Amino acid sequence: MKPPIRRIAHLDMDAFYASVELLRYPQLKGLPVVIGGGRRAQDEALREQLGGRALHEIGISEFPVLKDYTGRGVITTATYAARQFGVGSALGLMKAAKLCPQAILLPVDFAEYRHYSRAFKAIITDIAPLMEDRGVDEVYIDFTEVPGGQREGGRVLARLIQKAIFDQTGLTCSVGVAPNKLLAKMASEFNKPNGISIVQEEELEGKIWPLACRKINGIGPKADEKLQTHGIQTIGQLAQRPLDWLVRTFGNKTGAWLFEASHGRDARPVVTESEPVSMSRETTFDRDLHAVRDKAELGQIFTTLCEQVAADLQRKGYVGKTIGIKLRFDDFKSVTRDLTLAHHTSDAKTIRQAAGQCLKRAPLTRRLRLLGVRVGALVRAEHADVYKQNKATAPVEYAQAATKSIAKTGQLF
DNA sequence: TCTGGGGTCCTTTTCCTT
DNA sequence: TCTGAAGGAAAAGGACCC
Repeated sequence: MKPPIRRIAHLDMDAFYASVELLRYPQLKGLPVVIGGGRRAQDEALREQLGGRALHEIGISEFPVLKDYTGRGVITTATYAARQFGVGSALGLMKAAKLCPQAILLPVDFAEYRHYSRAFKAIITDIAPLMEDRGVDEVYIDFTEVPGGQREGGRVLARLIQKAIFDQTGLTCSVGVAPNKLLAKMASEFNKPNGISIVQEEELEGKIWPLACRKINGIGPKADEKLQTHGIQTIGQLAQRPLDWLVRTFGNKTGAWLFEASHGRDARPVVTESEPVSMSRETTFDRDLHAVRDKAELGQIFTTLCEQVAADLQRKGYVGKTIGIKLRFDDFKSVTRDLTLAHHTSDAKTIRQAAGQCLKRAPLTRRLRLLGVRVGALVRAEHADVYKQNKATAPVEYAQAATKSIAKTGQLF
């Protein structure tokens, strides 16, 4: 018997957030709708406008529209009708309001999306158990050993999964099936929405090489720009470059990876389980805050963030060792500071103390736009060398740097 | 009135030890 | 004792992704 050919699928839900919202508000179908914000306070306010009423009571004219929105925030996703106006993900809401003032603005509702996310993933694992979670709306699936996974290059199984998801949730998705994750990810974009596309190994030149380098998952705007300065626009052109040139130009790791990727090679397995590396909370303020003048408000937000991360850690059963902060200034530049403790912790007070030490090492001359707190080097709480925190006497042992640099900058918070 | 929030991973810099 | 090289770990910054 021949060994089965490796068949990896990438499945991507179509306009996931927007589609979930349309299930809930079918009266919005065909209209320009943007889902935006992500800034908690404003989202709450928006939700209140909609909340507590039966669907048929909410007339189209009652939905909040972009032109009435004031404040900070960006679009998370937009319906196809809204995209016609040039508004889409990551666009500032204020800018979007100029392009399409009549667009309906819905607040993001992660709880709802997570619910549908779990639902479609459960449908998949019932059919094909080897599934890798890649966020709310994306997964990789190993078709290789699944019954029917080889038929028509994976098309039959892809169609089965698509249909099961649609029948049980009303949502559509796009699937790409290829010899590996890299190609499967690209393939799932070929035929959107609600499409399937199959890429075979021998189709590399015809289907992959003509594509722009940006289509490779992992080549972002920066890498693309650098490639362009060397006259490389397509994956095919990238594939013409010798390995040693790529390594010289992009460094050992990236160079070798670019070489492999351009030749359609990717040996990464489908990983069904993984442990988190860090957890964080951050918030952008309604207005830029001054370290001295707004000290009280800032201190309050800072403490809240620490408490939230601590609660997240405890709820999920993790403790961490490296405590870090992130500051974004009014010029949008960011800095981070972190320090590693002697013991793992998930205690809010301990995190707050350590984060406070980090803050003292940061320059605080500009006004602040964002503040974040992160805990890294996580391990599961049950097998960690947790310092017993039940007494207020628990010491925090800091790395050496803190006091030194306070003395140097004279800054305090 | 530009530009969210939660992550991972990689590279470079810095500091410490041998 | 001084100096430097080498290597590791931690810190900082950034690119990228959903």
